[in-house]
Amino acid sequence: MLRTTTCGALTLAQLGEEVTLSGWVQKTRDKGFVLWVDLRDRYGLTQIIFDEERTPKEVMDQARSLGREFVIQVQGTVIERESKNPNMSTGDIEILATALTVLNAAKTPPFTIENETDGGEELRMQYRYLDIRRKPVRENLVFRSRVSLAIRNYLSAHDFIDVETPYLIKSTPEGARDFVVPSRMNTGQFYALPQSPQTFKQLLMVGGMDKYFQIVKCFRDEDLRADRQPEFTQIDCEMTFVEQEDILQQFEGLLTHLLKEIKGVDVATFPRMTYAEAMQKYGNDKPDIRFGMEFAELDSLAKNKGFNVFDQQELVVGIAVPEAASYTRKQIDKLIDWVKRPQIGANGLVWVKCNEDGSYKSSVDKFYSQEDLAQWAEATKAKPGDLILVMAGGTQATRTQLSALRMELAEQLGLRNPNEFAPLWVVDFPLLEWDEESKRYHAMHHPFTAPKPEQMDMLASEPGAVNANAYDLVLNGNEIGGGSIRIHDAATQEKMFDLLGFSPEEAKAQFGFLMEAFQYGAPPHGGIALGLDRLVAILGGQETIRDFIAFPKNNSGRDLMIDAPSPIDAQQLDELSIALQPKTD
RNA sequence: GGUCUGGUAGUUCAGCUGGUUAGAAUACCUGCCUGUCACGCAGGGGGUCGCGGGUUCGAGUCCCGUCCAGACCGCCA
Repeated sequence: MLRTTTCGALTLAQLGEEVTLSGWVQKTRDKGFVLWVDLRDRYGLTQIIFDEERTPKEVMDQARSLGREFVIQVQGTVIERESKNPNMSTGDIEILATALTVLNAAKTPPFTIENETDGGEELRMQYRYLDIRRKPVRENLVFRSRVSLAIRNYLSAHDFIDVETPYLIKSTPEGARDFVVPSRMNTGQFYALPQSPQTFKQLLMVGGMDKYFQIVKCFRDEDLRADRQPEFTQIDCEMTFVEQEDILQQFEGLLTHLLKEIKGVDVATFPRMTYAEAMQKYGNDKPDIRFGMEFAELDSLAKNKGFNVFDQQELVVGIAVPEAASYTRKQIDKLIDWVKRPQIGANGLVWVKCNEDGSYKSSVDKFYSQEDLAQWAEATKAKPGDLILVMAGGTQATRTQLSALRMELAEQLGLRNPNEFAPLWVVDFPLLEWDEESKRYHAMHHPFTAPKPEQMDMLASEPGAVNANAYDLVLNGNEIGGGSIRIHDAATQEKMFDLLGFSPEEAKAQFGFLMEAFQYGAPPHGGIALGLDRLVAILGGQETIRDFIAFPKNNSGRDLMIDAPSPIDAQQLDELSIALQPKTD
């Protein structure tokens, strides 16, 4: 038997017991007459003691030769420590070793396997299996497993059926780029990896499964971010005979359950906000509502007062930064530089300090009276001691810029408390989005999203103004899920493809199976998909999803450990009838 | 596709305006140490300054190119 117990289990209750432990050598402390080894496994650390009086000489010598990360088995007796360590759960006891077996030696690892490692990101990814031995990473994976189980339990309890859908499917031009897989048996043809199981889950509804869920990998060949991986996990769900309200209720229930079960947090009924309202008040369709700083549009107060910079602009909008009137000129200049960076692209920033005595000091005092500025303060809900920041420009661009500034300030002011959870629903998304580049409409959500029934007749006349039965679930400024009521009749689906610029032939070639299915008694249905990686990271109080994924890819979509992607050999290419040619542009 | 930041010891980093033999911490090795747990003490080894080119009497330092990593914009129905 390699072990009788684990490294996190022993306490004074087991005093005197003979035990066998197996694990990794975290650290040795050689004091000469006595040598301690911290032995580690998934469950914790246990201190092993070897000393000159009580340990056989050959065992002592063997212990002195142990290096970091050696895999060893130790037999010994549980004894009480002379000096206890209150910081560890096994800190009252130690194991007096009687026998030691080296199960496997180890090279000195390239970074320290400790809670605070000295290893950089790249190195940790290259040796991810060593990184996973570290407590923070291990705990993140355990945490993910707990969240995942709680989700399964909730959905199962609500009659959802877990159904697997294929990974080798058909490539479609809509949406993100597909990862493509060549078919050897069908020369010159390719599968695509699913961006989501969207059409399959709809077909499951046509198949009468009623309630479906799957915790499933999805693939998108787009550029990455700290919170975006080329393969990621979705909690994919679909329900039959439901309206938007049913889905919001059901999945508000899921998130409420998770927050209670995982974080012990009770949250009130989720607020709901229309897309238009979110854009107007936060400049963003996934507002972080843990803090205020809501936008106030100042056009009527700020235009035509002689300040030319504002007069010509489409939108003048400001926010009140709490308790920031004390900012120095230097600090404000830094903010101005920040918004002028190419990534933000703003032209500038007008500031107003709301002094404690009720007076105002601003960068535009020449143009605005104290009364004018008092009106700004009222509009932005600024209190004495606050700093008002105002931007102007094209509506969409300015909102985006001010939104970025709002988030940056919240970060700086410590308003984004990771232990606070503020979920909300954003509803009434536009159905379509005009794309300047291709001069056509794109589906804002996806082409299977149903228009608001009462706006059906506007589809032909002003499609850009039609809203969808689509909704996003937002948590702490992150979109953690999105879904919609789907189109379930062939005629509407055809109309939608037409609006999106598909010819009837293209629509048939790509989605003929779906439109055919809709002719065989497709029930009304809708669903939602939640991003598990992101959800787990946020519940874990972190922004980056990589530490909650066992083997993540880097910024450029590479797996640094296995060194993928990589070229394949000529024989493989030949079997697939693929010839490579130099990139043309 | 673009913008920005970085690449110096096993590792994390410092190295100002170009100037002797490139440093620190930690890790590693050796010795010492009667209760350590970030153990301590003494000593030691360890560098293609990412790569290529250029400027210069002289380049880790300046310039150009390139590769790699990270953050962001575009993109992500």
